[in-house]
Amino acid sequence: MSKESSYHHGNLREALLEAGTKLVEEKGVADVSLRAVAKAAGVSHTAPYRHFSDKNAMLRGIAATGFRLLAQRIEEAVELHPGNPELQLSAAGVAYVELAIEHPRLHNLMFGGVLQDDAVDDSLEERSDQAFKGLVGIIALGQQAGVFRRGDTDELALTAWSLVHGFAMLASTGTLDHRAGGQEAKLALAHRVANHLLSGLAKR
Amino acid sequence: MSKESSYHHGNLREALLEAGTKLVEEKGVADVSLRAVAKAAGVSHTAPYRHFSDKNAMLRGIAATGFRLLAQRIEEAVELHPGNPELQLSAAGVAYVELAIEHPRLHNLMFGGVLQDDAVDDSLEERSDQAFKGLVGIIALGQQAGVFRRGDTDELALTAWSLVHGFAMLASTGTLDHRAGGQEAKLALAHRVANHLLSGLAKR
DNA sequence: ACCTGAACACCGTTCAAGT
DNA sequence: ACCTGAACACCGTTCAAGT
Repeated sequence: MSKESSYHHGNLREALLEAGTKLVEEKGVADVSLRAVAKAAGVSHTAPYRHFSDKNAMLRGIAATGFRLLAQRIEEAVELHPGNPELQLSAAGVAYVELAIEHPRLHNLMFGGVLQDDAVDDSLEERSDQAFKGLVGIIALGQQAGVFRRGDTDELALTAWSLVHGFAMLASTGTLDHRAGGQEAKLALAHRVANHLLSGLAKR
Repeated sequence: MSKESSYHHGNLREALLEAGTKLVEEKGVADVSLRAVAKAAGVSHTAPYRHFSDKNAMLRGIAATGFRLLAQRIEEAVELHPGNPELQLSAAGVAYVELAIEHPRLHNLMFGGVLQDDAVDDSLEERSDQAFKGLVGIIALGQQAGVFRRGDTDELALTAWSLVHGFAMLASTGTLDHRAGGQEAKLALAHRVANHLLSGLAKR
């Protein structure tokens, strides 16, 4: 009872994001309406407009929870391997892919290009930029330690990001399904693919 | 006059796909309605149902034109470098990225995960599989010629595909914009990133 | 300050009807 | 065979009104 009444005390925003995230993960962005989210939160269909300017703004809020989760997992993965940039890179990549496999529809909302830019609220861009900077940090450390080749650090980071992002995308859209069935198979495949990046495709 | 009346002679499907592709490229999938496509083709809003079971089926048709275009460009790129797998791989990757840069919203429809599967019409999956087989062919050739390292050919191909796909995704969603502004800058960056994959990230 | 309910323009889909 | 127009349930958004 205190929970329902508390919706009127300032946490309806949270309740909407929670209900929205759940609905997105169940049915995919395309099949989630603002009205359905409002209903799931137990509120009229115009109430969300007190907390979000727009349906798009609400979706951005849901995506933001996904980015928070991603940043958190990557941080944890990196902290597991202090002073070992190669393992840090690998663990960060795996964490990235893992999120895409476990929450494919949320990942799709985050990276599928459904969200409009809106320019005003660029918190999402900031968040993704922050994740990239973490990656750059790992590469820079590895270059200093002499395990990664020299060269433009940002470019090497972007290479790693592209690979992981592409793999995650293929995994979350189901393109990999008939090549690697279960989650473990996909993660194992991700590991081997990551190794190919480290070694390079060209013959030595 | 013969053009409008010809809509009644069997090519309305084509006209819808053409109008639909144009609308998607202009406004993005999320802002294209079946009714608007019908209107743009000069026909009532229920006419499309004679040619597509569904809005999703129409979108799949539009995506298919994109996949045809992609396959065509990759084929051309490969034929430009007979007997040179390294250049073939690079050219195919550039063609892939180029399409994403030139037609970001179409690319987003093709790979953004908006399309439902529907199982019955898996022509899209076939088409993407076909493109992948072309890639595998290039890698296999390069392994025989001794320019690519030995190992599971499918895995090496998947590595290259992931990288290119991820880069294209980042390019088409605008994530790369504040790192590489124009199209040429992006393509140049794509080249350097592709080279990092060939050489590998690890120090030799 | 925060939420509701009616209203508006638009949407995807179905169906009887027209040629 | 191919297309139309009315109809239905649903949607995003606005706005006056309630507490």
